[in-house]
Amino acid sequence: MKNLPPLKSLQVFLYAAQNNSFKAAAEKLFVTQAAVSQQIRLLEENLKCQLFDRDSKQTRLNAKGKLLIPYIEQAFEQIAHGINAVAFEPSANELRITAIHSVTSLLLIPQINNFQMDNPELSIQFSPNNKLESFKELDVDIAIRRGLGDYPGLESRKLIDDSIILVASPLILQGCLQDMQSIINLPLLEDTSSDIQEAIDDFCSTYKIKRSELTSKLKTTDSVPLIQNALAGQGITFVSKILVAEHLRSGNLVNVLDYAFETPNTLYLVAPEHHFHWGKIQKFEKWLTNLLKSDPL
Amino acid sequence: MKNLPPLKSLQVFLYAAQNNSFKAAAEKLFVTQAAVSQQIRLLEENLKCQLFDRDSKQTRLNAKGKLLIPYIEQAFEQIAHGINAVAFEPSANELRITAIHSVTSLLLIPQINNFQMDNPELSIQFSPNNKLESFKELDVDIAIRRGLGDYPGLESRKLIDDSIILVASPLILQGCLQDMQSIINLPLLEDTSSDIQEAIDDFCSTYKIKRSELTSKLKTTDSVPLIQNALAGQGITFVSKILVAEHLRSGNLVNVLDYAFETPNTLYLVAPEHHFHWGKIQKFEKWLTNLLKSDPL
DNA sequence: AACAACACTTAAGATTTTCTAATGTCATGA
DNA sequence: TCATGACATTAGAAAATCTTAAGTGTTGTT
Repeated sequence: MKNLPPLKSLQVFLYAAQNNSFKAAAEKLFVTQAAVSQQIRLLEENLKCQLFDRDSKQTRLNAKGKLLIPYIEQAFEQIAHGINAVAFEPSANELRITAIHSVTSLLLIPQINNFQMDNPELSIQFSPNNKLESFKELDVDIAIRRGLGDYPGLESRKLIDDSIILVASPLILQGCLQDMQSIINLPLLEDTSSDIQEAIDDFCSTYKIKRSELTSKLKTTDSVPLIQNALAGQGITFVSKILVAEHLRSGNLVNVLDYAFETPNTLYLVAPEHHFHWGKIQKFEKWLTNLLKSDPL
Repeated sequence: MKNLPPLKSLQVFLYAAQNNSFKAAAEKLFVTQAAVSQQIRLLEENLKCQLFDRDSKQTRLNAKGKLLIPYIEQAFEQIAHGINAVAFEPSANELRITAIHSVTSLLLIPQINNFQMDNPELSIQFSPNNKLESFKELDVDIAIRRGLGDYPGLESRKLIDDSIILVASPLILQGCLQDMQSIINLPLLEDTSSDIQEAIDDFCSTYKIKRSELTSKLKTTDSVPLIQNALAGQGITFVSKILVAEHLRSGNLVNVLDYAFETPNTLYLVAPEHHFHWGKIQKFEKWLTNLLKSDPL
C-alpha cells in the first residue's frame, strides 16, 4: 500500500490504454493531449518501465502495459461501485419493492415484520405488479420476479431453486380414497402460466394419465386465488413449492403424491446493477436469501 | 467511471478508516492531521454525505463509511498488486524455479521445451532442492513443492490432485503370475516419505496382508532412483501418479492391480503472494496448469 | 471550576501537482 | 516537398494539496 504512483496518472493511463490513443483519452478527460502525455511519462518514470510502444506509427500498449491494465481497470470499477453505493443512493431510508402478486401476499407480507424490526429506520413500500416495467418509470429499488433470470440490461440474482408440486387441503383428502384415481377425479384449480402447464404435462406423462382426465374447475394465471380455493378444500392445484411452504409447514395444505417437477423458472431479485451496491438493498438481499435458505421444507 | 471524487481523498479516507483516527492516518501518510481533515471533508462534500461520526468522544466510521470501505480497500489492493506486477518484477526475462528433485527431473526437464519455445525471451534456471528455504536467501521466483499447501507467509496454489499408485516394469511382471501373492513377493522399492508410507499401510489393510510380507530392497526418500530401479525391472514401488504419468503413457511402467491411494499431499506452486502477479510467473503457472490438466492419464 | 491534554476543524498562505498554450519531432501520404 | 496527424517538450498559469496557526469541544486532573 506504500509508494503508489500518483493516482491521477493511473486514471489517465487507463483512459489512454482503453482508447489506444493519447489524443482520444485527452478528449474524454477534457484536458489537452499534452497533459495526457505528461501523466503517462510520469507514471512510466515512477514505475521505471515503459508501458506503451511508441516506436512505429501507432502508440500501443506493450507487454507490461497489458499486464497492468486489468488491475487498474478493476480498481477503478471498484471505486465506481463504492461511490454508487453511498453517494447515489436515493432516499436511503425508503425501500420500494415490486414483486409479483403471489410473492407479495404469500411471502413478503407475512415475513416482512422480521426485516422491519431489524431495520426500523427503513420505510418499506410494496408495489404488487406482474409486469416488469422500466425501473426508471416505476421508481422502485428492487424487483422480485419469477422467471429464468434473463432480464436484458438488468442484474438478476437467483434467490432459490424451485419446484412445482401438487397440493390440496387435508379437508378434501379426508373425504376420498387417496389413490391416484380418486385424486385425479378431484377438481383441478388450474394455473395457466406456461411453467405450471409444463408441470401438468410432466405429471400426466409420469403417471400415464390423459390430460382430459383432469377436470378443471378454475383457470387463472394468479396463484393467490388458486391457493385460497385449495385451502378452502375446493380442489387440487399445482403450485410453486416456495409459495406454499408456510401452508405446508402449518399443515393447511399437504403435498399430494410427493410429486415434484423441477422447474428452471424460479425467483430472482432483479434491478440495475448499481442498485445492488446500496446499503438498503444489500440488507434486503441478505435477509431474503437467509429467509429462503433457512426454509426447513 | 465518470465524476469520481478526487482520488487522493479516497486514499486518505482509507487510511483514516483503517486507523480509526485522523491523527494516526496523518502520521502514516507523513502529512499533518489538518491535511487529513481537509481531504475527508472534501470527500464528504463530494459524495454529499457524512462518512464519519464525530458527535462524541471518538471519530468513527458511520454506516455509509462502513459500506464504502471494502470497495476502496479492494481498489487500492488491486492497484498495489498491479504495481507489484510490473514495477517490482526483478529480471523479467529470467525465471528461476526451485522444485523437488523428482519433479525437476521427471516433469519439468522433459516438458520445459514447450514452454521455452513459447517464451524464447525467458532464460529458465532450475534449482533442484528438497528444502523450502527462505525465498529471500534463495533468490528464486517460484517453488514447486509436494505437501498440503500450508506454507506460512507464502501463497500456495494447488496444481492438481494426486494419488499414490503401485507400479512396476512390464519386464518384471511378465516373469510372474500376476496374482496378489506373486506381486507382493516381488522386491519392494520403498519410499520412506510419510505420505508414501501411509499409502503402503492403506494398501496392506485394503488387501489384508501383513506389512512384513513385503520385502524391501531399496529405501530412500527420493523418488528418482526408485523409479529408475522400477524401470529396470528391479521391483515394485509406490509412487505419485503424476510423476510417472509419462512412463505409464509410454508403457515403460504399468499400474499394478489398479490400486490408488488418494493423498492430500500434492503439488503446489509456492511463492510470496506478489510473485504471482509477475508476467513471467503468470505465464509459467498457466503453462504448468494446462500441462497437468491436459495429462490424459 | 480552572486547566491542560487531546483530537479534530478551519482559514490563510505556501508548496506542489497538474494543466494549457505554444512549439518541436517524427512518420505518413498526397 | 509539403501538409497532416499523433505524440513530446517546455514554460508559465491554474488548481489541488499541504503547512502553519488559531479555534472548538471533550476528557481528565488538580
